[in-house]
Amino acid sequence: MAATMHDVARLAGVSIKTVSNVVNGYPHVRAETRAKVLAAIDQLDYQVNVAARNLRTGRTGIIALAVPELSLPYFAELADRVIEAAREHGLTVLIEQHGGDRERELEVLSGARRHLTDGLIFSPLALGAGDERLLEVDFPMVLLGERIFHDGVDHVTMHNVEAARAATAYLLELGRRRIAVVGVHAGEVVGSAGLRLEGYRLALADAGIPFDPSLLGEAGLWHRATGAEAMAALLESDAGPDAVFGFNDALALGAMHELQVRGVRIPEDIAVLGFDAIDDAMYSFPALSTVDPGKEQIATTAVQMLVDQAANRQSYRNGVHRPTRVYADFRILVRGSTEPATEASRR
Amino acid sequence: MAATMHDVARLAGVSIKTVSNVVNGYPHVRAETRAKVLAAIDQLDYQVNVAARNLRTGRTGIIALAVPELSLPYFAELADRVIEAAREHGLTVLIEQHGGDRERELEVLSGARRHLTDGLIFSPLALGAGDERLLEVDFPMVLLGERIFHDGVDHVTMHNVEAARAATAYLLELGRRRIAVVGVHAGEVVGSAGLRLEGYRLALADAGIPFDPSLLGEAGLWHRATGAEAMAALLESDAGPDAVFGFNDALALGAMHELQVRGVRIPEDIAVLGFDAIDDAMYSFPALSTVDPGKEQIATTAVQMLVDQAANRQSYRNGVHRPTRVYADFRILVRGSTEPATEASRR
DNA sequence: TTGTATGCGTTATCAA
DNA sequence: TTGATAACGCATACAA
Repeated sequence: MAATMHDVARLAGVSIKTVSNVVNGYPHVRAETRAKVLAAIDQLDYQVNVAARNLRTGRTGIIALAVPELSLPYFAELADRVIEAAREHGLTVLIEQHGGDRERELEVLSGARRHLTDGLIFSPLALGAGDERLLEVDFPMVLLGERIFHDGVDHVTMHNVEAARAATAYLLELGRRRIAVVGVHAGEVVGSAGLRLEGYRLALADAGIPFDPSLLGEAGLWHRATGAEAMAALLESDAGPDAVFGFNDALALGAMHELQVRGVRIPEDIAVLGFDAIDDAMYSFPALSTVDPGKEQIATTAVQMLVDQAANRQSYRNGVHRPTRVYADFRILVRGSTEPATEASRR
Repeated sequence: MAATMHDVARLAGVSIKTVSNVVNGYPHVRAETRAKVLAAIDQLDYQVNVAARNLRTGRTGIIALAVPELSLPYFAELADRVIEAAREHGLTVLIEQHGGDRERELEVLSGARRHLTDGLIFSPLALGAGDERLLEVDFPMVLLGERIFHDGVDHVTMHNVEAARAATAYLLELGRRRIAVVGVHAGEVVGSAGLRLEGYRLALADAGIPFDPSLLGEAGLWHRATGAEAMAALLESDAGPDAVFGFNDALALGAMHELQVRGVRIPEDIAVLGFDAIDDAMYSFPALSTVDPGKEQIATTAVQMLVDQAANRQSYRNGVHRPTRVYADFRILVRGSTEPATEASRR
């Protein structure tokens, strides 16, 4: 079967330790010896048994990424970036989907899988206020999103309130006054839905425009389908919106579809704005204006934090190292769904 | 640190073997003993060290899925299904992106990662005719797609030629006569591009319509952006299409966007048909008609094949077990981008 | 039904 | 600079 270090050592006429030294790039090996070993490795087509190394060192070279589901383009694109960022560090990524199911999210935190990974990048959806204690795990972890926070855990998130406030303000600047939102979670305060709604309300207050609950479109899951449903409900009510702010792009695209099916002109009759800057947002027609949350930055930062945690395990344990919270930069991407204007901006 | 079997054994007052028996569900353990052990496990919060078990058994419970990139919705959705199917078998999925880069695809086949996984589901893009020997690996593998085939390897694919032929025939039935295609790879015979083009040509021949090369839109990468570019080129030539068949949905959606930017009516002026049945295809406006390749079936079949291979490693090695090739079922989903018709079909 | 002992392929400690 | 050898935590052959 597969060759082991012993086989290589025997063929090269050295000890197993020397082979190990060569494999791991230990500097104090005579060039001649190294050459012999490399030749043997080549000849036997030897590859390190990562499982054995893992048992010995306790590290696997695998990090886990737990997200709701890859079918949501935002998470697919985030996963893409995380995989590439991990690769830069010589790490591979194991992906777990929890679908926003509480049980599955708990499994992610306590599952046996944790033994096989060097760390976890976790984007929860069901966990929230009250579950902070569950985050006190003894393996490297970086939290994503805004469902839950804990001082003891590294976290990468974004300025949700500010971004939503800026997005709403942008729509107000365009002269829109009846701005509907899609993606509201009734009663939620933490979490993207709660925070983005807060930003929306702040922007309205800034502009002295009264808050009208009839403009709120509920949507538990942030899929295209639910966005379309919420939009339909808004249109069939007497809310009379002249703009829609989707709490993510999928919702906004679903809403846009519903508007178009009903013959509503975008942006003339109703302007549409999304959140996430997923690729498809560029190719709807009109192209969807959206808030870019800095996916790339979120991914690279999260991986870097995980690597740092692993490297400084000791100081993290005794609290010498303070966990940090990073807020990614956001910006509003203006496209045709909010401003008809020129041919160029429409695309 | 983390408790080991020894700790559990000591606390429960039994031997490590007994703990092992309990953990692995060995039936012949006295109920009383089992209870003691379980109590100790609970008290110590013990979890099996998968790395150690792996070293011993040679199995990890992880399978690898190698795809071009998760940013392509088709692969994101496929990965979603594979993860869920794997979960049914108690397996986790490690995802590798090769981006269609030959070097990275070779790494996938020979990489050290293979030690950490029980098998590989591989969807290559760069490998092709002439690379068959590279597929003769000594670990469980299931091949996806149509780039490359090898009698010795399990394979899940689809009737590309027939599906493209049926899709083209469908457009012809609608009365379209100048059907452009987007996504052509010049000179390619194997691979989705080559096969789908062949299906297209067969359908034209069936209908007695001459093949016109000026209707072919090249696109190396099957992204929305390249679809839009190819469409633009077709429109600026004198090809004069009355329909467009995108070799995947991303291409078709990109093409659709380009058409709409230019004020072309869909489907009145030009009908658009895609391939893959990704979620977003349902929410463009008009919704994109497309070929459903049976992603779900592909995913579950591939995982099942991998599990079977692992279970029957012996018979696979000595050729008792013949590798199989499965062709997933396809069907054409008719939506508004090809038939304006009723409100219902438009959605 | 349960216990003892061995080895899986590495890395790391210590000598040489 | 290199070698011998002891873990790492578990599964299993064999014994009891």
